[in-house]
Amino acid sequence: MVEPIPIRGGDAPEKARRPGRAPAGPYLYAALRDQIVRAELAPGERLSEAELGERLGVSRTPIREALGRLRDDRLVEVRPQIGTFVARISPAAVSDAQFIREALECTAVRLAAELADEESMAQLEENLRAQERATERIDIDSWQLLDDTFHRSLCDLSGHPAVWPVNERAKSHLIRLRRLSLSMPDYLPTMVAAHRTVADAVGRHDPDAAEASLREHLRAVLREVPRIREQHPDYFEEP
Amino acid sequence: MVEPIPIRGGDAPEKARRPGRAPAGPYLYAALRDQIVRAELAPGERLSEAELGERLGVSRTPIREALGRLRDDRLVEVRPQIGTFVARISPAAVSDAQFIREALECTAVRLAAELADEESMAQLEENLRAQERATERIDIDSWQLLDDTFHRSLCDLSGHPAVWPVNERAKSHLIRLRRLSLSMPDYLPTMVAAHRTVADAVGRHDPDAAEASLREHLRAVLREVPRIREQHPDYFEEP
DNA sequence: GTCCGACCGCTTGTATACTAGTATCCACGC
DNA sequence: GCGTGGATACTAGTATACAAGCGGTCGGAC
Repeated sequence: MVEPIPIRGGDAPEKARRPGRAPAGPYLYAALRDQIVRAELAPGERLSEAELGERLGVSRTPIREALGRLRDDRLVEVRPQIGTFVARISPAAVSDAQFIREALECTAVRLAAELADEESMAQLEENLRAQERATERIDIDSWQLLDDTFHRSLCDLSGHPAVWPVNERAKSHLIRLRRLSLSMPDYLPTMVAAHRTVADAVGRHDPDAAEASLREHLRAVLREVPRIREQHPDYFEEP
Repeated sequence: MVEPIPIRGGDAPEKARRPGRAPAGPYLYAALRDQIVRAELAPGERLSEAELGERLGVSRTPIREALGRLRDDRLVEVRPQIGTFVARISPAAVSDAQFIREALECTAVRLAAELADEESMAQLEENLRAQERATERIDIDSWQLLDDTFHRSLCDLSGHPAVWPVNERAKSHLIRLRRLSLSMPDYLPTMVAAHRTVADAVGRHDPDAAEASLREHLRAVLREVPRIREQHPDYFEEP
């Protein structure tokens, strides 16, 4: 998560908020990606390079760097000489992202179940308690951060730190869906319970159970697609 | 594979070889990536943005776009105000790439074994025969193309076309190793035989056998790491 | 009223100019 | 001879200027 920046709304350049010397490209990428997956930038919305640069207080060059990476992630669609647009949700892209996420996380969690030590399990447990507190407060933003950390911890426990960045980029489309799913009242408690099931299996060093419960958990979001599509038909690709 | 361009050597601008209107960034990315994984650009070698632009007949802007993507792939290391260098081979990055490749391809091949039809199997068979011919001719370049196509076909048969691009970017480090492994005399026949074993399992609609044989095949390259490191110690990260 | 066409504005892609910071190398002092 | 300091030549990051192409709009002809 990065410092939220008012891409729409505020007119004053926001340059001051960013540390002066750090390259702007990666920062802008993270900021724009965050706004897209949080659906603060709506699917189909136009993104003007010049306007973004003006609002954020930078020139088009670092903006283009960020948009290029977002294009690689298929989160924006760049049509030369026409414009850049927030990608609409593509059921095929969602399905592909689900496949990649399942493959990476389920393989990782098997290794995690074999390798997890006491300290790692204590950290998972602490995260789970925080998730429960966030659920009681119905604090969706905090919970999403904790959810991200939880899944990342499972990945990192496999001993392959490069897996998470790949997974993160691939699963953007799923996060976007999740954001739209969160209106369901009992969504959060269900998710937290599923997390605990996975963590228990990892703690028992039971790879099969860990993989199975994680796979089941990951597929929950996917089942929401038809309902979301019904609620927000304009967010989806026209077939 | 892209049209090879003489990044070193030729002094004349090479712009004419590229179709005039297509954006140059993706083209340059593919070209540079190809040269790096083929070890034509040696690990540790300096890549000057200005010099590359001059040799290839474009300005620094598209060069920087290509280098940015290569940095995301960890194929180049950009040190601000110092320079851009071809990344040395990192055993950790290789291990991570192996994990990602195994997870994606082995999961995909299970689906492929379930979904493959007669036509797909015929295409695989045709590819295998071409591999055998390339092996007889000891035509390494052709075989590498066919190998790429073979693995891509297995991925695509899963019905998730977005998986291959992710896999391709992740496995760059492994391809680079493979290139250095090819001096082994019986390397090619062994690989082709392994491919046939995998294809047979897919044809029998046997996901377990397909996954197991593919996993074994993918790990073959990894076993070459110590030998390659002994032969080219300067290509590896200093620990 | 309707349709066709030229023009204008805006878009992305590319090239170039400028900024700030690093390493190297050479001259100078000791 | 050796160590040190500064000028210099490079680097990547950023800003700006230019080129090329698409789309919408407005005006005129039928």
